[in-house]
Amino acid sequence: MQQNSLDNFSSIKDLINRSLKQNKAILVVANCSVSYSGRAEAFLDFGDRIIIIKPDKTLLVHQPSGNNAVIYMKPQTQHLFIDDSDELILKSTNIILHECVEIVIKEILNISSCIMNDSEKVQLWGTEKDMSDYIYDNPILIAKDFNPVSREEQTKYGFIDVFGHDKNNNLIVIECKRTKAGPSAPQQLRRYIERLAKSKGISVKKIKGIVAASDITKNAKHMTKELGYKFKKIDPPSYMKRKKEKQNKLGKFL
Amino acid sequence: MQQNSLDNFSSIKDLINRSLKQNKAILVVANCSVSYSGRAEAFLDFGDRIIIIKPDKTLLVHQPSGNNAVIYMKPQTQHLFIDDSDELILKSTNIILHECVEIVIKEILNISSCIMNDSEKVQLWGTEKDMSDYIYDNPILIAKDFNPVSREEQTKYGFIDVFGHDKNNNLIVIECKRTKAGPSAPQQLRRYIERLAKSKGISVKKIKGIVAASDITKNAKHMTKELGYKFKKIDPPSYMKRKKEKQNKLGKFL
DNA sequence: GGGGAGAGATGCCGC
DNA sequence: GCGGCATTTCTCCCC
Repeated sequence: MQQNSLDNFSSIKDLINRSLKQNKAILVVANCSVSYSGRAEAFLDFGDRIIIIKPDKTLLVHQPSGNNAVIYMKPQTQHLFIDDSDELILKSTNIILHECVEIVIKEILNISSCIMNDSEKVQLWGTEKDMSDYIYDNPILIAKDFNPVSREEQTKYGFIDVFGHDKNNNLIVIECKRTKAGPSAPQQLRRYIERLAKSKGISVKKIKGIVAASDITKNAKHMTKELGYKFKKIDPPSYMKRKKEKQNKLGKFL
Repeated sequence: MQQNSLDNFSSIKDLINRSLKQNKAILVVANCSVSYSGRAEAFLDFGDRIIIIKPDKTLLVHQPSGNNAVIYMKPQTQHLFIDDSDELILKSTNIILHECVEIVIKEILNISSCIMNDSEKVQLWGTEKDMSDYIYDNPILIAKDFNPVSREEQTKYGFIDVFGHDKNNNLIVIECKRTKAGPSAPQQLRRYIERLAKSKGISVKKIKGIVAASDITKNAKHMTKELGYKFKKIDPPSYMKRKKEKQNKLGKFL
């Protein structure tokens, strides 16, 4: 335990429990085993992990590889460190959610804590909503005579991305996908259209269904055709194009 | 920058870039802004964040609250720290995925790095597969005369959780959900059954559809009935029961 | 708080 | 690698 300036678990325990009270972020790298019980049950045998307790009492356990925490607890969990001679044990309990985690720490490789101030929120562009807005504002992407009426609307028939009609007043329902459309796209379309037709007392054949996406899987395309709908390839909005240009430059630069 | 023993960005830059070469895990708590460009575009203005670069070159940026990283890069991303007099900048680029992140660091609150060894994988119980196994092994949960034939099978009609027939040789298709079933459950069932009926040259009415879950939403229940399927409430398998007992004890204890 | 759908979803397994 | 689907999904929005 060379890297550990405090090789006495008891003093570490006190340090961490004090940091918990102060709502500090706590970062620990340790050799530990982790068990979870709650919505499911999980166990992870001993290995080196990054353990984080955030000021909002979120618990994260990360392995040295991979995007996601392998074990975690939601915000507002209670945490308690207990020293047990040659082990340090973290017991995390969320009584409301009926969940608990136990981490048995054999060795601490690194430990730190600090106050964090952050009031910002991440801003995101290029979502599905941006895409439906793009179609709404550029209806010609769908058809020359497409006249959009609403977008992103929660109707009693379900959630419809873009809704409108053509010059002959045929209803048009559009399901957008920002990435490659799968079987769920025509399926969702089908549900809206069936319900809509029923409530209007008209045939489903009177309502046009369109899957709008940058791409579609083979199966989904087949389904779309089979159900009498159409797939419309929609290139991403302009900021996406700008993004791609940037990336091309970047690729050239590197 | 009281908490920062090294208040010279240049030496920190060297430290980090050395750690990157050694495949150490790098943990930084810093006041920074973060921007992302790739599948979408994102920006997060200055605030205190936990920045992690894992040995596999995954990048994570965590805010002081919330479960998930707000900005991240997948494994095998290239990272480069550059010192720019009064700023330290991290440029992360994944050329294959056409993605990049830039983090502008104004102040470092905490920094550490270490080698991590971990060869374990998390074991998980209580998944949907466990539930379909449970039904397969205890067919009476569905019906007295249910005779399961296969489970978790990828057929050309789609992925069917449990498949079998009753004493009259009527086909039965079961869609499992480990949590409360939503509209997707009867929807999926519908797709499998229609394809199956078509391939067998029989009517969809000859095939029984069952949504098996611990609970179902009101809407999904209505849809299930409307499509001619049945909802079967399935209590979780025994290890889930054990879990609940444990939790009750725990609640009592605390 | 429940319900429904998206996410820069991610991750897993199968073809 | 694509495809289809579960996830202790999580998160947001709306009723």
